[in-house]
Amino acid sequence: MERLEDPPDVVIRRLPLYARSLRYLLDEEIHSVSSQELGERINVTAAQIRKDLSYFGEFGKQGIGYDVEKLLNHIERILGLDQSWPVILVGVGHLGQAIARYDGFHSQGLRIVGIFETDQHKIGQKIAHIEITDYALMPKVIRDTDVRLGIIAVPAAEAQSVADMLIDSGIRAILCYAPIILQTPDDVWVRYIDPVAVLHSMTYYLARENMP
Amino acid sequence: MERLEDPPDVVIRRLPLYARSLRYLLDEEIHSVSSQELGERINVTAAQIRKDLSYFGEFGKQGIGYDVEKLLNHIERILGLDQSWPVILVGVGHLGQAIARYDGFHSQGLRIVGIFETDQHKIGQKIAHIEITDYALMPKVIRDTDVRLGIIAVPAAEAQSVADMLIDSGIRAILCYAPIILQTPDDVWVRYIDPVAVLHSMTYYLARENMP
DNA sequence: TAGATTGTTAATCGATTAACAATC
DNA sequence: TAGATTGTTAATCGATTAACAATC
Repeated sequence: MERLEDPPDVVIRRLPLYARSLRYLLDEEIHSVSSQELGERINVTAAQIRKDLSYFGEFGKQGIGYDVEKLLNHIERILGLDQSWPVILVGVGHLGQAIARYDGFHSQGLRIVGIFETDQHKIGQKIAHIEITDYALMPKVIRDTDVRLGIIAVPAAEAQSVADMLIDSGIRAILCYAPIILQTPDDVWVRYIDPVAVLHSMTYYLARENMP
Repeated sequence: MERLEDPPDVVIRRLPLYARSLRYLLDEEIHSVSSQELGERINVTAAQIRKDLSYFGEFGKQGIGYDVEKLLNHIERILGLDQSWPVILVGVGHLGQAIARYDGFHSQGLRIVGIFETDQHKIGQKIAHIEITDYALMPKVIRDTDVRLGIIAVPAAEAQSVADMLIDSGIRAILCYAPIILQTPDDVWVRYIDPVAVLHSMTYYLARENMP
């Protein structure tokens, strides 16, 4: 067997989309799919799908395509989705509440195990069966429960210090909803959800439509 | 003057981050910045910033750097942010409500002018001073108000048909929060907010930490 | 068998970085 | 003036695509 190269991050970021599309195929009771067909569903070329998968092994059959369930299982294993991941959430504004209540996390192997806030009025209340806990207790909870994934849903002004404390307490990957670029050590993964930036990149094109 | 090349989309997607960082600099009353300093704040190389800006003109001074306010104005003009953009929102679940209530849109030139729902219990209620309107009236509102930006915050199962109707009614750019890849014509801009996929791409790395 | 589709290599395309003359 | 930093070109790096032998 060949020694496989380390897959680039772009490839890793596409795998969850492949997995999701395969789940939808299973729902539709489609059990076999070609790279061509899968690609059409997610707007990716067939060659790219085959190349991406080749970083991890050989999952298809020439002349046939891929067994949907088998390929899905492989990709989920690759992504670590054969286990469920505890996640903690910091910030319970409108957005934090929407995140805590979103079923899509729970159903996709992401278990919110702690919700933290500084606002004393909110501490003690429950959202989706999870009690809102004092932010000051966060480090202890992270250490005790060994969570490694954190979601930041606080205002931009507080996001950096929350990130510092998360990382200091043992968090290894952060999803940041605050509109700010965090400064973090190289060995911590950080990704952003930034709808305003995304909309602003589309206004660029809209401003140019019907124009000279 | 040289004829300038069309900037690639990666560049367009970085401009809003430059703009935001410049706004923070202004808040801090920093009025001049070098590509080096700006780059450090957003984790981008100085060369990349200068190259990106060069698609649009010359905005700096050798030996000095950039005037923060002037550069910000230029970038906002480039992105079309010298005007405010009407946006419509479809779907008023937890997420849709959080979106409607988020101040970050209003303060950044994105005015929600319509909120649509099929749930008859919600129609007529108000969120953040905007009345929730029957989804059936959406096409008329889009045509009458000439909105070109739409946000989809409905469940995955409904997202494609909502997109079809939005586009059919005149929407030219869509921000989709539903976990599904939309099939749309080439001349419509579509971007996704997909926290679950983003988290799933980080579990890949977490699953490999402290491993052989 | 004939037709289809994979896995992989090589070619292409595009984006990032390095380097430096120009100049504030 | 000397030092700093831009704008731009060329070199490098990396990702996507095309093509096809292998094979189901």
